[in-house]
Amino acid sequence: VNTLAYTLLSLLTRQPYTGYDLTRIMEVFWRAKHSQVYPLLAKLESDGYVVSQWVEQSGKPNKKVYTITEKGLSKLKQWLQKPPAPPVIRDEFLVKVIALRYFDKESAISLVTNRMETYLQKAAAREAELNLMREEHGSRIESMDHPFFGRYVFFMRALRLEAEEAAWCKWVLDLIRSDK
Amino acid sequence: VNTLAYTLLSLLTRQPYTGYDLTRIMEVFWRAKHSQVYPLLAKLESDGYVVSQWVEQSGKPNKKVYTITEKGLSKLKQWLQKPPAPPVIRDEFLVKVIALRYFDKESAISLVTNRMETYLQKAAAREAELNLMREEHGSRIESMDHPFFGRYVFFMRALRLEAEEAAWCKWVLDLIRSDK
DNA sequence: CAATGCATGTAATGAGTTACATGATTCC
DNA sequence: GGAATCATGTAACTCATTACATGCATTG
Repeated sequence: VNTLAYTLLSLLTRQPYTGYDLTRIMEVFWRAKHSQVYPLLAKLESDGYVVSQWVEQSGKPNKKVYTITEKGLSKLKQWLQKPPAPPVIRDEFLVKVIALRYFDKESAISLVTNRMETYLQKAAAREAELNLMREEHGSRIESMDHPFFGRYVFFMRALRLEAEEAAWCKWVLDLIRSDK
Repeated sequence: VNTLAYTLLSLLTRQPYTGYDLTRIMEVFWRAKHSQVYPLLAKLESDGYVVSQWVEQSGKPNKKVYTITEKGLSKLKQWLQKPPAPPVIRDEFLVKVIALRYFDKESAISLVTNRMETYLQKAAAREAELNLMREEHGSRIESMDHPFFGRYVFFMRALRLEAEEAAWCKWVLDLIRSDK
């Protein structure tokens, strides 16, 4: 049972999900491909941490919905109390920034502009989602025992960091542009 | 030749380094263990992208200093022009935040406080390093062709994001504390 | 006298990506 | 007519971590 497994269990405490859903939702804080998620869910089921149920759908492929068990929840709670490992960051953009002097001005500007636009978009989407959450749940969501509290504070973090990233990009662009 | 290899080549454009140095320097934007770095450097050498030289030391183990070759530099420049892959983030802390409602108030506070302190420390260290760079290189460092320009803007980014992370932690702590 | 830093390397194992495989529906 | 979304799975491969191995110097 590794961190990915605990990530899946964490999300399943909120509500039952399919492997497909989980893969999509996790993207922002723990990227994993479906080819890793499906076998792991099967393993978690054979260990008794989750149970699954096929749901028939018309027009779409049928789906397998996973629900966390008592055993899974207690396993998760145990893990939650341990101090988290330091984050792993692997960002090709930053590697290229380190070597920025090997870019000509034009391609440096396009590199950073693309990054900025990506993060402006992300921030806008995040803000929209936060507004939606506030509408749906009101200020109760700012209370620790609300089921979406974790998700709410996480989204706030994402928004702040994405906005900051975009602002930094703008600063770099101004530096490059003012450099003759 | 994978991204880790290009990361090593990028750093070696600045100056010659040992595998030990490279492992340490990379930590902030591309984490890799020495067990991955040493064999890869050896491979890069056999491919002619870097050359190495043993440097004798007294009181410390001897070290193997790697220098990038012309071939390595042109290989790197080629890669730099390709658009960067989206960043990979794997952060156990965020997984635990998602499941924050399974924490009691006390341990939630300690989880977030630890994070905040870590990032405040990082930000302080980053600021010190930035001041050092400014002292050493002056405002020339804000020019794109300065060898430390990339490192400079990268450190500015790190500082801004670390400070923002700490500020977010404080916001979460206030939320938790005001929640009875 | 124990831990940490310097310094390099290999072997075994675990984690993660890419590619293969299938198939209906909806949107442009 | 082509791409994207929904939906699950396996096989082959690459990448990354942990553990093993060595050894001296400094710091607390």
